[in-house]
Amino acid sequence: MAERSPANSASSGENLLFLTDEQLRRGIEAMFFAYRGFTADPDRILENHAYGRAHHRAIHFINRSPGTTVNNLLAILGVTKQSLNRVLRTLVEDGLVESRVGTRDKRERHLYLTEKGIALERELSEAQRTRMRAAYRAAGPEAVAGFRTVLEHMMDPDLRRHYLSATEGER
Amino acid sequence: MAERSPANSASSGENLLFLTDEQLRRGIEAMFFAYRGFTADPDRILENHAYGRAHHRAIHFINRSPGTTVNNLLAILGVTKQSLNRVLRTLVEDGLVESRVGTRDKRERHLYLTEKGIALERELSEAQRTRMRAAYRAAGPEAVAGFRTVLEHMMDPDLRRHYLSATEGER
DNA sequence: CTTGGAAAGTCAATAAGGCTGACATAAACT
DNA sequence: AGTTTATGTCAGCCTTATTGACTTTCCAAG
Repeated sequence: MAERSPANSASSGENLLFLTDEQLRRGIEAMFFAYRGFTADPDRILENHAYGRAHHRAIHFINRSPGTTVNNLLAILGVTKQSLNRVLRTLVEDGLVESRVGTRDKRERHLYLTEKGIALERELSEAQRTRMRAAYRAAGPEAVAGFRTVLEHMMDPDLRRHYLSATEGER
Repeated sequence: MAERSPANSASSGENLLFLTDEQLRRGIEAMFFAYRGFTADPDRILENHAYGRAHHRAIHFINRSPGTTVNNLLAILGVTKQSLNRVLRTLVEDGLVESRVGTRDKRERHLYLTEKGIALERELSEAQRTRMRAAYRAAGPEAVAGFRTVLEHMMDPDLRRHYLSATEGER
């Protein structure tokens, strides 16, 4: 520790650049406030449909990976099957999601969005993309690359697998 | 729309660089998975103390702005006073937060962390800083700058005020 | 061909953390 | 004196999550 600045617990001198506790605290708060903004638009839309964030998450990942199984979704979302099942049931009842018995393994249910489900997914993701697009545009391409890099390193390794698997060839 | 590439709804040709729907979708998922990682460590700690995320948020912002009022906290956290009050009450009862009647305006209550509160705050924020530090280190200083820039633009303007106000002189 | 275990679905009980509405108190402002 | 502001509190409700127990269906290994 060449410098003993008071508000710093980084122990290997790397604080010289950007790892002071204050910098880290700002990063933490940035995550907090940004995530609030990030979910604000979909939340407003979901209210009109009497759904919650749980439904949004299910819809998002079924759209991303059509035909995914319940177990797969369970692993990605990190909730209990009882929680997921309640959400899935309402989505199937309301005709947004279709659950098809597996052909290879008949125990599995493969999940697909219906036309109606696709419509809601579009509405939700378009709201989110609009905000993301504005932030990207304001920040510029280099900032965007940094943004994604830091986020990737903030994920738990297990979840990062799910993140990366969705778009192997890209980048 | 000069180009009518199928998976793109950006309308002004700016997609040439990084604003394709696919890029945006990846950003959205990165936020989702990263936020999960971001809250995972504190969540584990809070479990041992029988607290939840709501308590963490209150503790964080009281620590950041000692002497802040209830109303101020209400604006930052965006919850109802009933919700906040429940959290605050348990924190005061458990001796983590002290609520002092205002001197200038006696209607206000100014909130401070006690020694015990400071201890828990440290435990929580150190866990979060450790993860953030690792992500920062792995991504590098330029990525960190971009990360923060994009997040700032993702916030709702009202909330960005609260974010910026905490550290006026910095950067 | 039987049996063990996996995938999915369901019921019940519980909890955290939000919400609205109503009301109370004290203090400041006009 | 009357109104507004800041806070606190009671009651009731909702959503999303949890754990635990149990069932049905079905694959796969012995």
